[in-house]
Amino acid sequence: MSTTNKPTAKQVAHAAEVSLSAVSRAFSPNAPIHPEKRKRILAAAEAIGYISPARRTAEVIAEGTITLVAGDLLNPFYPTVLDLLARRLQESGRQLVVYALPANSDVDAATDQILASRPSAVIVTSAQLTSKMARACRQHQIKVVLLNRVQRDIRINAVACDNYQGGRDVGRLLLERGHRKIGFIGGVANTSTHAERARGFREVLAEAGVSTHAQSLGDFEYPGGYVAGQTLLSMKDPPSAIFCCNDIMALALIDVARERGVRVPEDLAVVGFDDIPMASWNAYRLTTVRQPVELMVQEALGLIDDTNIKPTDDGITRMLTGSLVLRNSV
Amino acid sequence: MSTTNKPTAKQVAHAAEVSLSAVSRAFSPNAPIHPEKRKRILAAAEAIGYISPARRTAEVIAEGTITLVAGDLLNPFYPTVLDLLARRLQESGRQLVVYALPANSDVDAATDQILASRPSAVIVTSAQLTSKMARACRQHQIKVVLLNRVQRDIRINAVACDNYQGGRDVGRLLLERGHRKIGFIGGVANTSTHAERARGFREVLAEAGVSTHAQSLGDFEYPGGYVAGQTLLSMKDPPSAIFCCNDIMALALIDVARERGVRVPEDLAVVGFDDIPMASWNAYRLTTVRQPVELMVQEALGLIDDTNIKPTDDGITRMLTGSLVLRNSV
DNA sequence: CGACAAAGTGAAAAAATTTCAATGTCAACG
DNA sequence: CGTTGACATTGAAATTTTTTCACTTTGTCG
Repeated sequence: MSTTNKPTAKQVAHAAEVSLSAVSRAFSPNAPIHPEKRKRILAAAEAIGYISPARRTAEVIAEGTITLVAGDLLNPFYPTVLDLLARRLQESGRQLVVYALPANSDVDAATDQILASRPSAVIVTSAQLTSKMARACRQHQIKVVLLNRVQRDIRINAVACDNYQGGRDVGRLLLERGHRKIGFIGGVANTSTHAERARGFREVLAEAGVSTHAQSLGDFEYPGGYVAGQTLLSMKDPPSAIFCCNDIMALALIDVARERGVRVPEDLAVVGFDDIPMASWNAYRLTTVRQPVELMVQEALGLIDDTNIKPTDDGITRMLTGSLVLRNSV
Repeated sequence: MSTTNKPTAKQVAHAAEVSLSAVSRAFSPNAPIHPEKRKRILAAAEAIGYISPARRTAEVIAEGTITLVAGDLLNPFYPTVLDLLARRLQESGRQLVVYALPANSDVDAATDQILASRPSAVIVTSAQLTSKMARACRQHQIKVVLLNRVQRDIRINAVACDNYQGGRDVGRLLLERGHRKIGFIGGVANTSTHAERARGFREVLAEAGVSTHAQSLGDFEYPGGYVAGQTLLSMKDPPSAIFCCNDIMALALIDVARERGVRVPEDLAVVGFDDIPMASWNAYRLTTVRQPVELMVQEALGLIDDTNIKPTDDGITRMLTGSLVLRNSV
């Protein structure tokens, strides 16, 4: 038989063994219907591939929506991304929905909320996205792009600065300037930004027969960097140069140094990563690795807009090179 | 005559003198219909008050959406607001859409785009709201709340820190510390934040028989503040204290001072406004007026959620008091 | 226990969407 | 200069969906 016509509500009704009315109600947000029943109907509809006309237009309207899942909006690097992203999307008539994930929030709950709004794509800058989220998005035909994150265990699209290379560049710079007692202030251990930057940095040092003189974790934020800086600078034999895994922590370190009368760069060389606006401020003049934010945003949108890439495809990773910005902290 | 039932597509069809099919098509985003005709039908539908069922469900779905129109995400004050707002909304199952407005545009340009997504409310932290936008929102039953902005010419809801009082507090502080040559670095002339802070500040000075020793505008951003700072500090008889209209400019001023060997606070007292995170950093330790961001966000959402307040009502202004935070820059 | 409200239901009525054949328009072509 | 065909647009009719309405069930309160 197979009169392969579009699926209708009647078919769903039959499949779910309910009345036609019930099917219609299942798709109306405020209609009186038992939640269980609605769930059953929605499941049946999904199986058959039925979408109510109302839902269909709603989806077309929501088509231009891209959701950004951001972890740490207080790190000035992310507002830069956010600002750029919002502008680019507006130019193409789309809009940006922002989810600020609190530090130790329930990611799964957020996942449901995010999916409920049916964005056409999700951009994730937050570290704590579970593979559940990735799977759920795939199922719902929603593209996911990680921005400034790479995750090896999940096959997912990602755009990031080449953190490994950046780490190498910093290491090389410090070696060239003659430093041998070199310290490192890391971010959060299980993030790709931390791991890759640390790896590149350590490898270059190792190649020159130098090992990290001292290190500490600073969780990517000012207070953490401040504490880590205090730890390293109170050592009996403190490092003469410190690479901080991001700019905010580098600024905190400079503040610690300032407080202790340690001169930067004479007594201590400091290098950061990101090139946030404050890095160029006079109080700091921080040498750092600039992330090509504009390009990164562009690439991320490119991955989303490329119709050859399907949400269910294996992930593509676009690696962009950062550039060392020499200022006065080295 | 007055069988006052809900308006149907048939009535619209009759009013617009088109077929029933056409009305349906006018409401389907991708349906084949002459744009002119669609416009005519949509106008007729609006007049009658007809909403297609598809559109209706779409609206219910979008119900939990609040749009933030932000101008300057690169001023660290706004990410704080954004972060808080996104969290609060998530807690109540709603979501935040962000529009980043280019620096000098008014809201008008984005009005259509903003209204197209039919948010249940709009929060504006940026720029000028035109009466056109206010009218449009009123018409569409969308609540508008200005945050950190007050506009006297339009009757609209607003939540803001008491900038006038904050300006007074700063002025009084500087007078108490014995300063008489007091400078001022302003933001953007026609903004309420600039105007009110300046007014309170000047009034207190005037009451003590002191007039502003020198002043300059810095457009609320770091580079502007930097230039303004240079201007004031290169005077033959520079001020001994300067009030900057926001923190970012105050930090820029401190950087200028640092560069010129002008000691803060010994040679120059600096006060800002906002209390952004960097103000408490060691490099600056800026004395400033803290805006009660958490309260402001809460009040803004309160205005939105209060069902007694209708979108068409006259505006309510909630003024919250800021608090002087004494650090080491005075 | 009985009255009553609230929630949920299917059949049928009402309304909206989609199909389909027809019409008009316009540019390319013979 | 007429013909052809592709294409967009249309209204009537067919189909599909939504809503109404009368009824049932369930649980609560007096």
